[in-house]
Amino acid sequence: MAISTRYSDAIHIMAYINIYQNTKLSSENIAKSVMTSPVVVRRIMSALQKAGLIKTTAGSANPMLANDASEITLLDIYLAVEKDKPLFTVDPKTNPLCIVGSQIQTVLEHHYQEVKSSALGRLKRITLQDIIDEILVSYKNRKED
Amino acid sequence: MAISTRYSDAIHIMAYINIYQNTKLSSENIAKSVMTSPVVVRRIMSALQKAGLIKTTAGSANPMLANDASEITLLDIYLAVEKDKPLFTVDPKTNPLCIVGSQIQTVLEHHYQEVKSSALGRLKRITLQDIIDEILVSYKNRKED
DNA sequence: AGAAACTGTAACTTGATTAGTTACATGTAG
DNA sequence: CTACATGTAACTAATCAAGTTACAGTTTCT
Repeated sequence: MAISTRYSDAIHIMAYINIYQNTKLSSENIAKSVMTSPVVVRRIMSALQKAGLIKTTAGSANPMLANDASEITLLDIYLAVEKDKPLFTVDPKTNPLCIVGSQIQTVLEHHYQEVKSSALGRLKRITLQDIIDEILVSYKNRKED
Repeated sequence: MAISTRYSDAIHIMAYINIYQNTKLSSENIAKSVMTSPVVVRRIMSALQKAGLIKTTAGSANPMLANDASEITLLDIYLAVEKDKPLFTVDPKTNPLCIVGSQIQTVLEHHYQEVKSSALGRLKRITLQDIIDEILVSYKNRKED
């Protein structure tokens, strides 16, 4: 399967809404920053809105974060756009008449859950504010070169 | 992004080679357990062989684990079949003229690396022997029902 | 040695998923 | 009321995994 940039773009959009909150936040302007089409931006924002991370108004170009950026974690954004998509996939079709085939699904499922929890637990520790701060610091340093 | 079942199938094959080492380990027999085609099995085994995890002989149906199952980790198998494929993907095309677009790639790359390291670090703690033991225990319990 | 079975690999087909596009109904705001 | 938005459906194009077909070269058995 092709790897999706949807998650990265969602974080990008959230950071953009915060940093550029005093400009016109139309899907077209946001799309210029993400370098994609306005429809793709609206599609991602629709998922963010349904997850309660942003507030939007149909017909009006002024989306807002639903909470303070320090209250929103990268896990929240991940779950908004990727739902409960697995990190690793168990093969659902293995031979039930074989010792390995009949048990491997359960055994792997258990370990995959643990590894996924570990990864998502890390995402939970990073807030949108952290990302915004890092973007601003990184941008400032670039200008000083 | 979801990962294919290639990884799960690779673990399956490694466990099968160990548990059924006294039977004829042709790609066709292994394929019956994984419920796929012999070519898919040979393709995965080719990657495992190139990574030095198993030893195979062209023309002869007797693959062997290259090391003791307790010396092989799930990370070894992951790297053999998935290489350095990212867990999350940074959008490589964002607007360099925008504060967010010009810095987001670097900022996210850093965090993604950390999360990936955390996940792969977990895989490193699980050995093929652990998986084999769990399969056998699980199979035994099933029979006692 | 010769036949049968097997591996290793290339090339092609099929199916699933994402990104991008077109189109449009509906809402907002000056 | 007009211009500009959003939200969403439907379609196209690109990408990748899995399955299939084919075959050259190796091993094994008799």
